[in-house]
Amino acid sequence: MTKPGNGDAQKVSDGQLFELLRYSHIFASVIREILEIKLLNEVTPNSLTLSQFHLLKLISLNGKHQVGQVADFLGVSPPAATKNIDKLEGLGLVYRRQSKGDRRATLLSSSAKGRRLVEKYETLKAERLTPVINAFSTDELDQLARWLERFSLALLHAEESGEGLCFRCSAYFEEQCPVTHLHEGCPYQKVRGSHVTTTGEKEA
Amino acid sequence: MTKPGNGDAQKVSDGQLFELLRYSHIFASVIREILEIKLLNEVTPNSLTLSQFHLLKLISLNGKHQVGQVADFLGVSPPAATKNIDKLEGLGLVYRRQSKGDRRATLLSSSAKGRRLVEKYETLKAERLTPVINAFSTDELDQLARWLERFSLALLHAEESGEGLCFRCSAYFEEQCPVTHLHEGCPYQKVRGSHVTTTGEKEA
DNA sequence: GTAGAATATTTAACGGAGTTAATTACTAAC
DNA sequence: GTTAGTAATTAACTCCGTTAAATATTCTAC
Repeated sequence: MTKPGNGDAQKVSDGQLFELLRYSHIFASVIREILEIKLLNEVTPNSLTLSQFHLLKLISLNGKHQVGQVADFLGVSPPAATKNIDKLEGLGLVYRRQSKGDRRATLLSSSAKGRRLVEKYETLKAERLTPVINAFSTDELDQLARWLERFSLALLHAEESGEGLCFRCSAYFEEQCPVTHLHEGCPYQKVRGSHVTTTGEKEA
Repeated sequence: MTKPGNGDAQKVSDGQLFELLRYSHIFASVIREILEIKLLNEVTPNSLTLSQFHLLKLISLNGKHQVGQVADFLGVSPPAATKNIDKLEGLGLVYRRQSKGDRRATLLSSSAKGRRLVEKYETLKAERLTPVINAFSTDELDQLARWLERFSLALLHAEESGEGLCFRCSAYFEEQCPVTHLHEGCPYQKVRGSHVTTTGEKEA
C-alpha cells in the first residue's frame, strides 16, 4: 500500500497519499458515527436508522412525496421504503394519505412531532459542531467546505458510469444540485424551493 | 435549521453553517459509498462487508491478534467477530490457530490470498483518487488532510465521555494515535511498528 | 493442589433492515 | 373493455448484529 512506484503520476508522495486516505476515512467515519448515528440515538429513544431519519427529513421538507420517490431517494427498494414508513408512521412521525389524482399512490407528510424531531436533531448537530468551528477561522471553514465539495464532485464525476449516482446530500440540498446531469429525477430536485426551512405540510 | 438566531456564538452565519453541514455529510457519504463500499464490491465477488474487510486488513498487518482484540477494534461483540472470522476463513482469506501461551485464545493470521486482496483494494482506491488529486494542488492536498484531522479531533475531543471513543482509523494507523489517551488499549496500538507495509504472518 | 472465580471463544436464539418475487389495486393504451 | 403497465404492499428469505448460555482454559486463594 505504501509501496514505492504505485504507477500513477507522481504528483503526490506515498506519504501524502497515505495521509489523504487516512484522514478522509477517519473524517468520514467520525462524521457518520459521532455526528450522525450517535447523535440520532441520543435524540430518539426509539432509535431510528439514519435511513429512517433521512426519510423523515425529506418528508418534512415536502409533504407531497410518494413512496417510490422516497425509495429512490434513500437508494433502497420500494419494500424497504414501505417498512421504514411503517415504522415512522407507527411512531406518529409521518402520515400516509391516498393521492387524489392517482389512487394507487400514497402521499407522505410529516406530523408536527416528526418535524420537531428533525429540528431538534439539526439544532443539536449544529451545537456539536461548535468546537469544530472554534478550531478554525471563518475563512478556513469556507475554504474547507469548498474543498469538500470539490473533492466529492471529482470523485463522483470520475465514477460516472451514469448509474444510480447521486450526491447523497440526504436533504441538505441546494437550489442547483451539482450532479443533476448525472442523475435525473432526483427527489431532491422536486423539493426545491422549500429549501431549508422546516416548512411541512398540513397537520393531522 | 436555517433559522435566524440559533443561539450559538455567531462566529459563522447560518449559511456558512449549512454549507459546512451539507458538505461534511456529502463528503462522508461519498467516501463511504463510492470510495469504500462500491469499490469493495467490485474487488470481491464474494462481497465482503466493510467490517469484514477492515478485519482482514488488521489481521494482514499483524498476524498475532486474537478474536477479542479484533472485536474491540471493529466495535462489535465477540460473537459478531467470530462470525466475520468464520466467513473470512471460509473464503480462505484468514486462518485461525491456537495460542501456545493461552490455549483459550485463538490467534488470527492472513493468507497470501487475503493479503493480495487487501493490497488490490488499496491500490485501486489510490487509483480512484487520481481525479481528486488532479483537482487540487499538492499544497492544497496537504492542507486538506491536516484540516480533516483537525476537524475530526475537535469533534472527538468534544464528545469525550471517555467511553468507547476511537479515531476509527480502520487500520490507516500512524505511529502515534492522537486519541490514545481517550481510549486505552486500542488494537491499532498493538500493531504499531508494522506500519503500512503488507507484512503478514507466516503462510499456511 | 484443588475449588471456585474469571476469561476467551463459540453456539443458540433472536431482531432489524435489506433483498427479490408475488399479490393487489388501480391507470393507461389501443 | 380487455390488456399491459405501474404503485404499493406482503411474503419468504438473507445477512449482520445483538444478548444469554455453554465450553474450555487459566488464575486466585486457601
